[in-house]
Amino acid sequence: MEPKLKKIADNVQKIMEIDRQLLRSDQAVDLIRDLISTGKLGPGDRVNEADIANMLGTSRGPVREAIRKLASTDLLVQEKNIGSKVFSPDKKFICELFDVREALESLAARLAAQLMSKQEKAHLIEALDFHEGLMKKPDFSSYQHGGADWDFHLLILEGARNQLVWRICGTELGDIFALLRAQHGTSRGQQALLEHRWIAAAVNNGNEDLAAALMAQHIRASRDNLLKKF
Amino acid sequence: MEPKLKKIADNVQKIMEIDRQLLRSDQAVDLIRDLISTGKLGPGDRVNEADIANMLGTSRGPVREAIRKLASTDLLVQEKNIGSKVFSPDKKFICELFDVREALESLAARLAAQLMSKQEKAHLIEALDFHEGLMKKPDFSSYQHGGADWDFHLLILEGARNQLVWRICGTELGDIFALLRAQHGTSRGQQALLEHRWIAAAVNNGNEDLAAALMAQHIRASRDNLLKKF
DNA sequence: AATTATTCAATTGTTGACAATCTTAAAAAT
DNA sequence: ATTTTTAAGATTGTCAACAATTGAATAATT
Repeated sequence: MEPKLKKIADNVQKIMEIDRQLLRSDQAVDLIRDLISTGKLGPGDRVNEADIANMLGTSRGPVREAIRKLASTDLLVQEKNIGSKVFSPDKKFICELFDVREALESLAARLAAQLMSKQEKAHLIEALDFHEGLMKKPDFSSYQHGGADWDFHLLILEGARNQLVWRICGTELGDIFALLRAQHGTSRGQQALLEHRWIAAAVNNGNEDLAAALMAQHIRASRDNLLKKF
Repeated sequence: MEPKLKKIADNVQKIMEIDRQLLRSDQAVDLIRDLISTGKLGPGDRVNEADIANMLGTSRGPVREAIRKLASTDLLVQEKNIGSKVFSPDKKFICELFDVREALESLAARLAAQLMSKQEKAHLIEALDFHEGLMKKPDFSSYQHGGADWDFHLLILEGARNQLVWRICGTELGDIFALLRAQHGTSRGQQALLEHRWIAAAVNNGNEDLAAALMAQHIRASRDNLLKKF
């Protein structure tokens, strides 16, 4: 047995802040998401209902609802009468994931180039400057770096003003991407930042075709980089 | 009040076949999906937990899990302490939906052109012939027509061999599309069939660029047609 | 008459217990 | 020693009851 969760269970409060206003089931969703995105739970790890319930001080009912929700987007995999595990992405799935990201995020970049406000565009540049500043520090971690990288993509998705793209790309695929990032550090450092700057420039100029093309290329490069580790 | 569900509740068995092998929560998912795709539940209609539970002869626990799952893809909308309703797509959402479908299904058409087997390609043509046959019958309903139309898109999605595109487009967006179809009959009859034939030809020839472009155009036309009704 | 309290019914949120199923490990048989 | 059987142990699936919240109808107040 592998009671990974039980070891964590004791000091939950120290692990993350939980919004007690939320429904128990939403608290459970947040907790499981956090456990995965911080690498405390990895691909194939069992997610025990009772353990999660104990961590939150609730019963299993809400936890089951949470697991059901996360399984509906394949972050967890549920088997009847057996339980649920964290999804294990293989090479093929990663190719599929990046194909979808390429299609949807280049759409998002195109929309962002059309729709982003002056303020948002300025904020985009600020975020890149901040990211660059982070990288110059001696103690910048791969984890932070991956976070800053993803933040850029979220800003583009936000600027696209498309709720559906946001949910699919930002939330659903984002969860799986967080899982990948927690396991393998999936950023290409300086080069990724450079490509982000090109994309931001195209978005700022309202050059939608270029923005879309650059985003597609960026995501393909990102995929190739990740596939090397498989 | 609007006890739409309670009237249905009595004769559930006659409404649809339910697979009793499945988990109760999956049975509930199937039931709710069916109620929506057949138009028995429409946008804004309340989905009462106890009613669904009564229809299936179960308790509310599994029903809550089902609602949670369907709400995670926005087919249902959940409000804390108030309940859940069927999602009400507005004009803006429909634009978003079709933008996403255009991006993902043209990707699917491209992949299908590369990957579909001879058998699958033949089956594609058969499906179109069958569809054409249906249309010539005097009693072909708009409902059947919409089903046959969607079947073609599913065949393409299947041929793309991309599990993620399948889940997002075929399942998630498919659910919402089924809701739209049940409310407004969303097919353009003869013209849609013709465009399907063009796409199928491109796929059969392995002409991926053309297949993708034709699919994108087809979906844009489909969107414009639907938007007229809003 | 209009507005505010107050009660009551309906619905959701949560729980703890029980039943069904699977897993593991010990015991029995070959 | 290897396999099979059996029996506990742990985990999931389901339920029925209770608590909390909301919505609506009634009563009370101005």
